[in-house]
Amino acid sequence: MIDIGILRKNPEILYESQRRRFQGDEIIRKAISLDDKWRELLKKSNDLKSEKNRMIREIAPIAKRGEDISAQKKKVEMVETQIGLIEKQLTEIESERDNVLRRIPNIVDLEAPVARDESGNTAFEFHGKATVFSDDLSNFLDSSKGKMEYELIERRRESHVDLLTRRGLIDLETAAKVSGSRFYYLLGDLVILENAIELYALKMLREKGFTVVEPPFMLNKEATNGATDFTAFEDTLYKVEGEDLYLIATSEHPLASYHSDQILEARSLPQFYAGRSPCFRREAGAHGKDTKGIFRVHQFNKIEQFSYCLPEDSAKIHRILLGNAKEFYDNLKIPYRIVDISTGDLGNVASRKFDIEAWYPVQGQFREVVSASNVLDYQARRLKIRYRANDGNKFVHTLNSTLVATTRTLVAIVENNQQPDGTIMVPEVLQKYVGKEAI
RNA sequence: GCGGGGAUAGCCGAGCGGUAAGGCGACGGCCUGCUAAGCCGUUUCCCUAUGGGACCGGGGGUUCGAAUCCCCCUCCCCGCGCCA
Repeated sequence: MIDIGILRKNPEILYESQRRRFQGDEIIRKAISLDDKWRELLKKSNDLKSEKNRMIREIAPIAKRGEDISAQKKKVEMVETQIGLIEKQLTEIESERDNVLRRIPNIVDLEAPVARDESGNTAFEFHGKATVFSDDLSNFLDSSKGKMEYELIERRRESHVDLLTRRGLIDLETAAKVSGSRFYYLLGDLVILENAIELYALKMLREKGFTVVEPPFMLNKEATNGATDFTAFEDTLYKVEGEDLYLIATSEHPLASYHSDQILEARSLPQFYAGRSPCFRREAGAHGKDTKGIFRVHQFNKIEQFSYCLPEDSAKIHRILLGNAKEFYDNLKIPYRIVDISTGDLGNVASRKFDIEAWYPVQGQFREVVSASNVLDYQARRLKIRYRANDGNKFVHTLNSTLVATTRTLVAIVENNQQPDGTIMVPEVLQKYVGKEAI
């Protein structure tokens, strides 16, 4: 949620942000007009309450003496009736205003590239050495801006679906039968490899001072609504039948709600958490995309970085979280590029977002594996997470970033590390956890 | 699931029908070679702000007046039961 003070005092900031997002400004105007109305009613209500309080203070000594107060009672009742009427309107307007307010997108960072959609996303860093099938070369050179090392191969490698199914490391058919599409059985060494990824990731963040957390995998509506974008409810979240619970789509949500309604000491900031959890996503808007395999699925495991910090530190910490994710993919020797997400593609919550896109030699393209967002005080305001400052309590900034989502990284490893005999080289740093050099 | 106890400001904690004590911490000031101590003040939220309003886990009720009495709900603690 944006700061209502900005809506009142500097609405031009919001109009400009909406322009950069290529979104309309009706929502801003609506919010302002509802807020004006709300303040008018509040004034009326407060004046009447003041009058009532004054009357009661006058009655107290009379009532104590045991004298008759029926005339005064009558007057108080009349004022109360009026208060009731005003308050009813006030509550209605307030909830209407807040609904609109909550839907106003976060203020975009002025550094973010301005564009209507994802075509404006700007790749600005390139790491590692890519394996490129000759047919994909022009696409590769284009999307790596010629700034990335590569090795050309003359035969397209086997897709992860074919290879893993053939090798008995996944079973998609049975998963489809018992659960539906976009589910999977992971089998054998692939399960060990997945666990190795998670353990390595958690240890890495622990060494960097993160508090490792396994959060609840379900949240109630209030917490979910505080942590996420309202559109997530329709497209993303699974609701638990008959309970006020939603399966989490990412551990970002329980980590964001972890300090809800709290006032943190400034000296305790920044705080860093490493969340480990499964993620459940309906993928309702993704019909036809990545329908085969384990690249886009309803359930996957993820290690997430989350930070609470002082407002002046958030830009710096955004780079730190991104840096950790870079280090992870560097160490796994998976080639990738970094993309500065454009204003039109940010989503409502983020002010600035960097994605890491790994190179997938079989698909012949870069695909998202990490998303690092600075959401400023947008989440903190909804969740009422503040810190004590000399001049009052202020909202913290929150940031989140994937460290690793296991399924996409497994696919990247399979595509990048497969050998002619169909075995898959285990990244060196994971070998001691897997207990094998190849699976 | 049953019985008992509880939830008050950042934290601790009193008040138990007349409109939120006190302590700790934090911040500001005074004092002082410096520091500490001491003293004074500030320290929930909202509004069009020298003022006004709201707030004692949440919601409803009784009353001129509710933190206080009544009802419902949530969560926590203790005991019993059940259980991987």
